Formats: sequence, structure tokens, C-alpha cells
Amino acid sequence: MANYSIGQQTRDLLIEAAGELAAEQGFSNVSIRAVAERAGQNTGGIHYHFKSKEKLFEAVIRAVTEVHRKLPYSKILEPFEEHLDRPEVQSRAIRTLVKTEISQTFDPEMPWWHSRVLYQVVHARDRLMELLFDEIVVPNFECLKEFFKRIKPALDDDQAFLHTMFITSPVFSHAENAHSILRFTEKEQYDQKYLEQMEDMIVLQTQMLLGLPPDK
Amino acid sequence: MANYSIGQQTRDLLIEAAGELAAEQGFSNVSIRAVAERAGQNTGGIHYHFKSKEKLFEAVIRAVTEVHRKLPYSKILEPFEEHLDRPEVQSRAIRTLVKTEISQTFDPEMPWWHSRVLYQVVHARDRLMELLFDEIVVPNFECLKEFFKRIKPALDDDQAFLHTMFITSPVFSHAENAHSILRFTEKEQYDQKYLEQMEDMIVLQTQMLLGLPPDK
DNA sequence: TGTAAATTAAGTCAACCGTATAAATTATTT
DNA sequence: AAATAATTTATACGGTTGACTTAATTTACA
Repeated sequence: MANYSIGQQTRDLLIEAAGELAAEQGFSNVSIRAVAERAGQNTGGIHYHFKSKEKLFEAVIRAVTEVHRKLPYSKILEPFEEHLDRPEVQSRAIRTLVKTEISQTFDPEMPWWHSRVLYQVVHARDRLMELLFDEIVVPNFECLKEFFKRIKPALDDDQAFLHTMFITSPVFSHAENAHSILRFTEKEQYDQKYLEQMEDMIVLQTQMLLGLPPDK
Repeated sequence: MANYSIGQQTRDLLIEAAGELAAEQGFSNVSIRAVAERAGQNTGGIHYHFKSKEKLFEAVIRAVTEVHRKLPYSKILEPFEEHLDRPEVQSRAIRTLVKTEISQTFDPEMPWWHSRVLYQVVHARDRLMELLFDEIVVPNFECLKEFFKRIKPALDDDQAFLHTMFITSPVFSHAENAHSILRFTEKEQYDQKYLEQMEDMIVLQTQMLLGLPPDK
């Protein structure tokens, strides 16, 4: 007999619980007992559905990285490819890059634990991290590096990479340290206005540093 | 009888071992046994010198935060206070801020594990994190926020804070993700030239975004 | 209503935890 | 060189928690 639909529901529930806990405490501090408890399930069920703790965590990571697999930077930049020699287009491409990055990272639809789990993986030095690194981080960063070198051929590898870091790191930091930042700025969450200001400032300073015209 | 000098040596050895392990795995994954093994010491010795695991970790954090206690942003900005109404001085103040931040963070004299331990503390949600946050992070960020608002009074709180993030987050990210970044950029370590480029680019884009003249 | 899927409760066994203690060793002073 | 206090070591304790298993039970659906 095929799987019952309730099976998938339970699996999703378990992935969510494991993801939340991993986001809060890091994978190595998460026990299947804790996952079961948070999901309102039994530890036996976890092994029934996922065979092992490791496989459950793999499922969590697969869920988190789905967005990045579906929409890599290369795809975001595709519509601009053709006229990327024109400065206005370059400026608009940068705008789109930053806008997409921000809205993906802080999309209210996306479970809050996704970005934190990503950082937990990146900072763990194990097999899963290597995998994530080679499959997602490297291609995306390589793509941005090439993008900047195409805009300004005078840039060397290091400079192009630094541009990439300047675009991504403020967004990463905001996600990674959301707890502290929200406390410091006395916010409940990053509101639309704040995110728009972030976007404008990142875009503008990148454009200026590259000697491009502002796009608005 | 007073302490023997070898006692302090051993304490330093233990702090270093604990710091390295905490940097690699996070505090909650570090056991007394592992610390003792890495330091080539006995677990009993740890309790002899530090009374408890918690006290050992406190000593680690004290070692890591020493630089930040000694030289807060407010002290870095002190020499510029008097003429901070002049744009050239503002530009130079920004240069000094970034330069100090970078040289402190990547000072080859500083043990490699310091910045990672700081990261581990910030992301742990416990008593020690609250302490670090209130005593170091908040005053420093508050200081930078005020600095930017003084340069450009039109800035609101959010914008001033974002400027702060744009200056600090690339440096933090480079320290925090050094392992991955060095692998990606195929470097052994951040060389002087790379750090200087980072400084120049951060300074320049901050100055331009604020409408200040370049300082060189 | 039959049956495979899903859930539950209980248990296994092992690894590891922080801490304590007492004996052995070492550094320093007299 | 002997005395003594600081330091280091080996060993052990009592406990917690870990991933995973099993067998019985309940549930979903054809």
C-alpha cells in the first residue's frame, strides 16, 4: 500500500521541529528526543520516517537550501545578460540582486529558522558543510565575482570578491544576528521600511563604488 | 606560599585550549576532558586552577574581550572629537575606525580563535551572551550610531545603524567565515594587500554614501 | 473489514559528563 | 638538602543523556 498522506504531514512536522532546534542550538546540540518532544511525536517515529538522526538532518538542510537551488544568482542575473555592457543595466542588475537577496532572506513566508540553520551548517566543519559549500556557496559567489569583473574589467579577483562580500555580508549579518539587532533597534521584526532603506543604501554604495549611475 | 609562576603558564595553556575548542565547536560542545587533553593536562588540574568549567569559560571570554574593553570605539574617535564638524576630519575618522577594526580583528599577534569565540558567545543565548551584549556590543554600536548622526544630522536611527552595520559586517563576516573564505579565495591567510583593499573599499563607499570627500 | 502504514511505550546499552579525592611530583624557600 | 606548599596525576563516582530497537497498538484507507 502506498504511503498515507498523514505520513508526509508528520515528516514535515519533524523537519520543522528539528530545523527550529538546530537554528536555536546548533545541530550537535539537538537530540532526537528533543525533536520528538517539540513535534509532539515519539522518538520511534523519527526512526520510522527517517531511519536515522543524520538522515533527518539531511532532510532539514534540503528544505533550507531549496530556495537557493531553485533561484541561484546566475538565474537572477539572466534577464540582464544581454545588455550588461550598459551602465544603467548594470545598475539595475545590482538593484535586482540586492532586492532579491533581501526579500528572500526576510520573506515572512519563509520559516524563521531557515537562515539560521544555513549558518549553523556553514559554521560546522563536517561533510554536510563541505557539500553545501561546494554546491551552493561556491557557484553563487563565483557568479557574482564574474559579474563584477564584467562590469569593471580592471578589478582583480580580490576586489571582485570584496564587492561580493559588501553586498552579501550586511544581509547575512542582519539574518544571523537578528535576535541581537532587533533587541538593539527595539523592533519586533525588520519592517518593510527598514528593509527598503537597507536595500537602497547597499545598492547606492555599490553603484557609487563602481562608478555607475544611480538607478533611481 | 605564593603561587608558582608555572601555575599561570598552565592557566594560560588551559584558556588557550578551551578557547580553540570553543571556537571550533561552540562552548556547549566542549568538555573538560577535551580541554585537558588538548592542553596536555589533567582534568583535575582544571578544577584546581579554575574551580569549575563555567569559571574556565568565563576566563576564556575575559581574554577574548580584553581588546574591546581596552579600546572601545569611543576611544578611537576621541582624537577627532574636537573638529568633527569638518568633512575632512569626518573622512579621516572613518578611515581610522575601519583601519583599527581591521587591524585589531586580523592582527597576526592575536590568537586565531578570538574572533570565532566572540561569535560563539554572541550566538549562544545565555547569561554570558547578555553580559557581553550589554557591556560591549551596545555601547560600541551606540557610539557609532551617534557618530554618524553627528556627521549627517538628517539620518534617522535606522539609517545611522545601517551605516554602522555596513562598516562592521564585512569585517565580522571575514573573521567569522575565515575558513570558508580563505578556501574560496585560495589563500593561506588574509595578506596585507587584501586587508588594505578591504579597508580602502569600505572607507570609500562609506564616505561616498555620506557625501564626504575622500581622504586620499 | 482487512491490511499495511503509522504511532506509541518501554527498554537496551553504551558513551560521556562534571566533579571529587588522595597520592605523587615539582618548584620554591629556608 | 630538607621542608613545605603548589601543582599534577590517576582513578573513580554517580548520573545524565545519547541513538536506536522492539513489540504491541492504533489509524487510515482500499
